[in-house]
Amino acid sequence: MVSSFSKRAIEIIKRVPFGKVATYGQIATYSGNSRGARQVVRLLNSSSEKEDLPWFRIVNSKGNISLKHGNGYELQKSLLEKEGIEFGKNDKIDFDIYLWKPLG
DNA sequence: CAACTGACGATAG
DNA sequence: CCTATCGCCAGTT
Repeated sequence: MVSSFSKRAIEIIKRVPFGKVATYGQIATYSGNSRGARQVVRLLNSSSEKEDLPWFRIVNSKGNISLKHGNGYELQKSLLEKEGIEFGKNDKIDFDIYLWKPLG
């Protein structure tokens, strides 16, 4: 086992399917470190373009976009809506429908 | 090498 | 429901 958390996290992020979202905690957990949510953030910042990651499919544990208004929030929301994802009353995503489940 | 930085998460009050 | 705080950890400064 040599794969670093980062490399695996990147692979996993790339596997999040169209029309679905994943949480930072999920990525971290599936990458082997349930406490690595912060590292996922770093990856999205440093490798989203480089590795062509679907960064907009990653949201926080509440089902909300974590970015601030005027700083990508609107962009991410529109990108997700284009994939058919709907936002609830509090701009919250319904995990029952849209949360990515690697097992099916 | 110490301090800082994050698009987080869980917990406590 | 909300704010405050702590823990986590790799990459930067």
